[in-house]
Amino acid sequence: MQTTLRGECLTITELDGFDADASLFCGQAFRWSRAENGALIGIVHGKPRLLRQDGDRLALSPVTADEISYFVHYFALDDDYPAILARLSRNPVLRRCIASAPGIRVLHQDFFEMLLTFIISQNNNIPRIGAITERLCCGFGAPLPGGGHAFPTAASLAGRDEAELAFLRAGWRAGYLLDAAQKVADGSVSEEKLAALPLAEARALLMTIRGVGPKVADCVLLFGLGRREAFPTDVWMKRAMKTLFPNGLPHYILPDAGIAQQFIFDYARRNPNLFT
DNA sequence: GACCAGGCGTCTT
DNA sequence: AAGACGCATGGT
Repeated sequence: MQTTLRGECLTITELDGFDADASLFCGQAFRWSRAENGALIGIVHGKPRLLRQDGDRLALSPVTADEISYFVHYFALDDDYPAILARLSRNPVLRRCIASAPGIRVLHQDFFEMLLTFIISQNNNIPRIGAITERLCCGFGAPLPGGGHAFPTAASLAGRDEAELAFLRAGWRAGYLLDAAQKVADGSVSEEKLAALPLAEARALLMTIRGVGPKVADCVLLFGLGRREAFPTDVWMKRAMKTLFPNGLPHYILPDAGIAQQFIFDYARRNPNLFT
């Protein structure tokens, strides 16, 4: 992996197979969209960013010099995916899932953004998760110079009431969003605590938030805290696991179980009624 | 209309 | 501990 910054344009090469399209639209990120010219637009780290991929070359702008390491980490280019995928591919089922979209990377995204978007995700579909998230940002996020809105801070949401969130059309999830914002704003739940705790205790702390169950908690730990051993399972995934892995996940997969889960999820999503 | 969607809280056995 | 049910909203 190699980075070059020219002006405000960051170029990254030697991507080890990273696929921006597959990674950004596989149901882990909700603030990216396709622009008219084929480029991708996402609001990340407080600014709208333009992203283009041409084979083994990634171009992202605007980026400042002190943001380079942030984005290398964001796109998980500092994780050793050749080694991870080689390990996961020892299993024939996972090998097939990975082969169908080998460029998926589990991104390292903002903790609070993951907490709220995965609360929104419950009993919901991916397009509507994005639509509710967009309304949330327009309503409570800081307007940005380049257009669009930043993701709201916990403080900007804490203290609102459900009536003020009605325009989200998020249904019963509105109250959950408020409880999450309040607990993060008052520090009872924080990224620092979650990063320091053993996985089971971090999960339990997240589940003190109303509306955060085991699935959402594991998604936040995986996508927001970079805890690759966190393994989000909904009802469907539990059923699929019984068929795919009747003896449980092989031991060599456990440290990267979350990544394995994302490849399974994406494969199943693009091949409906495959495991039914 | 019925059914589904990256679930969870609550109530019942 | 495990299952049934409702929850608000929008799409097929």
